[in-house]
This record gives sequence, C-alpha cells and structure tokens, in this order.
Amino acid sequence: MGRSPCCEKAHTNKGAWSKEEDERLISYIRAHGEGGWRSLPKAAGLLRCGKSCRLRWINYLRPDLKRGNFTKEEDDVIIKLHSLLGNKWSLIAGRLAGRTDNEIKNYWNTHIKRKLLSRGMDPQTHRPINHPAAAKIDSTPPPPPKENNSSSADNTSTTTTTEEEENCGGGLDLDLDLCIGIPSHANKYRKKESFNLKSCYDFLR
DNA sequence: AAGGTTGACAACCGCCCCGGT
DNA sequence: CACCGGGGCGGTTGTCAACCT
Repeated sequence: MGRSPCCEKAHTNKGAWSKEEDERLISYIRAHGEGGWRSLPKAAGLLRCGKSCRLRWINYLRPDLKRGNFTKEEDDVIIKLHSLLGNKWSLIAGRLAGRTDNEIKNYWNTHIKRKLLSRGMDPQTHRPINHPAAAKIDSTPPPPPKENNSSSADNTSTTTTTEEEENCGGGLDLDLDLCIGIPSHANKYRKKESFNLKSCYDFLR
C-alpha cells in the first residue's frame, strides 16, 4: 500500500547541501531550465531526491530571491494576508517579490506569531486572545478558502456577515487596501479555491 | 568557562491535486 | 472512468548559533 517513494532513498544524500551540490544544481538549471525534478538529480549528477532539488532551488538558489531581513511593510502584508488566507504560505509569498513560502512560514512561526501573542492577539484568528470569537475558534486556523459547496455559496454575497468579518480581519485595525495577485505557481488554489480567493479579492477592493 | 535553553531557518516528510494515459 | 506519476504545498523536524544561568 501507499505510494512508491519519490526516489531511491538508499542512494540519496540528505541534510545540508554542499557548495558543490549547489553549483551542480545551479548550472544544470541554467542550462536546462526548471522542471523535470524527478529526473533532474540523475541528469545533473546529484545524489539527491528530486523534491530536495526543487526545494533547494526554490528556497535558496533562485537568483531572484531577496534574502535578508523582512521590512516593516512586508511584515504588515504578511499579517494582513494571513488574516485573510490563513496558512496559505504560497499565496502569501506570491505577494512578496523575492520571498519564498518556506521563508515566510519560518518568519511567521518565529517572529510574527510571537509579536502577535505579545500584543495579546491570537495569531490564528487575528483577534484578541480573550475575544469570544477567538475563544470559540480557539487554536483552529481561520477557515482557509474552501471549495464552493452549497453552504458556502453565500460567501459571495455582498452582505458582510459576522463570520466574514472574522475570516477577513474584522475587528483589527488593518489597512485592507490590498490587491491579491494569484501567483502563477499556485495551481492548487487557482482551481480548487479560486472562488473564495475571488471573494477575498472583491472584498479587498 | 561550561552546560542548558531558546531562536532561527534549512531541509524533510507525507499528503493532495492535476494532467496524461 | 480509473490509475499513475509529477509537482506542489503545509506541517514538522533537525541542526547550529546565540544567549542565559
């Protein structure tokens, strides 16, 4: 049962990448472009899992990565988008040029989460910790955009319900004058959750 | 100075979705 | 229509450095 492993684990390296491995990966992708991750390691002469190569490239080696500390503006954008989208790191990353989902996820968990907690805010609900709504939801994240089933059909309604306020940062002093662009790589959400993203988009406008 | 604790972040894992067949 | 493989995502873990006692 279960899926076959994505690679032959017995013959793959794990852990930190060496300089030489990085260089191999970079030069291969420069020559052949991204994609074909499964076959890439062999073609590039790397003893790595294809997934590992992809992750290394996307999160660390890509030339357009910004690196360095997050600015106050980036902080604000992350908090606002998280209040709307929940833990949709790839979507949030799509709004921050040069930042990766992994980087944002780490930054959220190590910095912003703590910052919100120190302000007495629930990092999941974006509400005061002793707020009834926060207590009700407790540690569960704000419902991520879900498939448009019958019960959620009124999400497009122009009336602002209490639940919508909760999901979209209601009660916070947030400047929601944002425009969400759906990153090209977010296939997962483009189809499955486009409906609710659209509703958030409409809400933000 | 040494040992323990905490923070930061790179990397891995398991699952899900989509497209091709 | 069902199955399979590839790509992508979010959650979690591992490791190292900085800080504290």
